[in-house]
This record gives sequence, C-alpha cells and structure tokens, in this order.
Amino acid sequence: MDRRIRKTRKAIFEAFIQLLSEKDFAGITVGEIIERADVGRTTFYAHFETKDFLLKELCEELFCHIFDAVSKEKPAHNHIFECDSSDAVFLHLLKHLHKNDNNILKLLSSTNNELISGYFKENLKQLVASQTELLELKKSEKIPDSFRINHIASVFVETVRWWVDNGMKEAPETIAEYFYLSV
Amino acid sequence: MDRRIRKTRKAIFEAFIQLLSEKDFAGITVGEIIERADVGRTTFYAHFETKDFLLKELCEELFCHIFDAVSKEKPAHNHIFECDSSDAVFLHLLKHLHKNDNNILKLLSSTNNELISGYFKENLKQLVASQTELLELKKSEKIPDSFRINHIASVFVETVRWWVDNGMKEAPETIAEYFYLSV
DNA sequence: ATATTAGCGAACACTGTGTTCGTTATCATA
DNA sequence: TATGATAACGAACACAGTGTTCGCTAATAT
Repeated sequence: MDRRIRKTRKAIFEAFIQLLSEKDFAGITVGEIIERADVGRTTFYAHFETKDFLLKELCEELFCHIFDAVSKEKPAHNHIFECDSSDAVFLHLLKHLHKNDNNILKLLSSTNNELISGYFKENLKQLVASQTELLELKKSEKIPDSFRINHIASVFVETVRWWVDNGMKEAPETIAEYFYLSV
Repeated sequence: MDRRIRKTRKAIFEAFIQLLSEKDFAGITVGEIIERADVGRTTFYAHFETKDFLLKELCEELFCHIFDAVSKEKPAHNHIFECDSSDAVFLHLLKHLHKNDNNILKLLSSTNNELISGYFKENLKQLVASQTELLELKKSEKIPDSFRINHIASVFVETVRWWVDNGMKEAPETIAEYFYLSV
C-alpha cells in the first residue's frame, strides 16, 4: 500500500480520536478533523465517504485490534473462541483495556457518544455467543438465548463504562469479579 | 397558560415523535419538524432553543408522565418510592409500557438514538436507588452500591429494548421474570 | 526515468441553523 | 365587547458545515 495513503489515514484517525476524547461525535466537523490531521479537504473525502464512515472504520480497526490482541495473548489457542475458560477471556479483555495502548477507553466513557459502545457491544455479542460455559450458567431458567447474549454483552459494556467513569481505580481482576457476580 | 402556546407545543412534540419513529435524531431537521407540525420557523425557536433542547424536554415530559402514571396505579401508596415490593414496581412499569399510550416504546428501540434510552436510564437509576430490597439481594458481595445501581438500571433498559426489538410478543409478566432472573 | 496516483487548495453549490423585523391573528381580562 | 398584550407568521438574512470539481504539484512504485 502506498505510504502516502497509510500516512494520511493514520493522521486522520489520530486527529479524530483526539477530538472524540474532547467532545461528542455530533459536534465534530470535518473541518476540525482535517485541520488537526493537517490534510486537505479533498484528501479526507478521498478516504472516507462521510464522517459516519470514518467512525465506522475507526471502530472496526480498534475492536479488531483489541480482540486480536486478546486472542494472541493466549498462544495455547489459535483463536479467542477456543478459549477454555470464560473467566480468562473476559479478564484478558479487561487487562488489555487497562493497558490502554490504543485510546479505546477514552471513547467508551458515558459522556462520549453511544455509537462507539454500540460497536463494542456488537463485537462482544459474538464473543459471548461462543462462551457456552457462561451461557449455561443460568440455562436452567427459561430465558431465551438471544436475551441472555444481549444481556451479558450489555452488562460487560456497562461494567467497563462504569470502570472508566470512576477513574479506573480498580484492578482488572476486581472488575472481572464484579462482572461475574453480576452476570 | 395561553391556548396558542399549548397548541404549538403539542404540534411540535407530535411531529417530533412521529419523525423519531421514522429516523434517527441526528437525521431530523428543524425544517422537517416545523413542516409536519405546521408552525413557523420563528415559532419553533421561540419555544425551543435548539433541536437538542426539544429532545430533552420531550424526554422529561414522557418519563415524568410514565413514572407518575405508575405511581398512581398503586393508590395505597402516595409515591412510587414507597412501594413495598420491588417486584410490583417493575412489573407495573412494564405493564404501563405495554399499553404504550404515549409513544415511548417506538423511541426506545435500538435502531433509534441512544440519547433517549440514556434519559430513561437516568430516571430509572433514581427508582433503583430507592428499591433497597432489590439492592440487598446481592449485598453480601463486595460490589459498590453505585455499580449495583448502574447495573440494575442498565439491565432494565436493555430488557425493555430487547422486548421492543423482538416485537413485544411476551407478556409483561414474562419480561418481569426475565428481568428478575437476570439482575 | 517515467507513468501513475495521492494530495493539494481554491472555488463552488447546497443544505441546515438560528436570528431579525414588520405584520397579523388570537388571547386573557376588565 | 373593546383593548392591550403577545403568540404566530413569512420572508429575508448571515453564517457554518457538507461534499464536489478542477487544474496543479509532489511522492511513489516499478
């Protein structure tokens, strides 16, 4: 891939993340993005159809990255969906979020736009659906699977959001415990 | 209050609700609202500072209405916060939502803007905080109260959202059961 | 070395926002 | 029912943001 393309995409994403950590998605203009990214207006629209598509692509990149990273931290298995313990999967996810090597956390705060947590939740649902152990937990009841999956993913998102909003004082292990006690 | 004021407010709210049931908040323009409401542009801005304030006022009105209605359905108690059973409170809320006499449900769907569920959740948090019985349920654990309150309110919102998205086929009693089993 | 293509900036039409102003119609109330 | 107050009106406005076009320049892959 052309180096110029990589450079502009990176510049735009970084400017966008920076702006998202300062204000709502709705309040961010293309003008602000290209000013921070220091790229031309034409260039922006050559890369992204609209601001919404930029958000979509950013989320895809961020969540791909984090879910990939989590799966690679467990080298015994070649894919996250093959993890033997639900416990380990969600704790790993929390630990990875705790490191915050990408700026994902800033974006998950409740003051920020819900769109991002929406993307996060969609990714989580897939993960949850594969965690049969977790789903079995309250299987005895007559709750439908789709309800359980949505429920567990929502609770995880809300757990992380609470964590971030309260300054992330707790250790990932503590949050994982809260999550397992709640779900 | 001047009849003209009441009439325009009503017309604007109704047009706005109708539009919200069709498309995202972000995609709705003031021009569309005033066209449907059949009021002048000047009039709109005389009533509402911006589109965001309109949403805020609508939510306040809707949620005030529903929480009031729920409290009045239990005439033995003069205020919802004095209900003796958590069970009854949430079931009443679900029953009232099921009737859908105001168009609240359309707005809570996941396809619609998250802003509205946000307002709903804020109202619920107050209610949850007063449901000491419910909070005591898993009190033995070392989970902070603020976590529990946020958790329970979130689960309720997500429960309703799941219900709406799946066509509300279940009875309020069934949904209440799902909720109590999950929370 | 050169053909290709990304990026540039200026200009553009277009849509939506929020305001101003003078006029008309409706209201509360005396 | 007369009257002063005020809500609603439409037209016009400045302004900001969107997304596109065009001709030119500079970086890149081969």
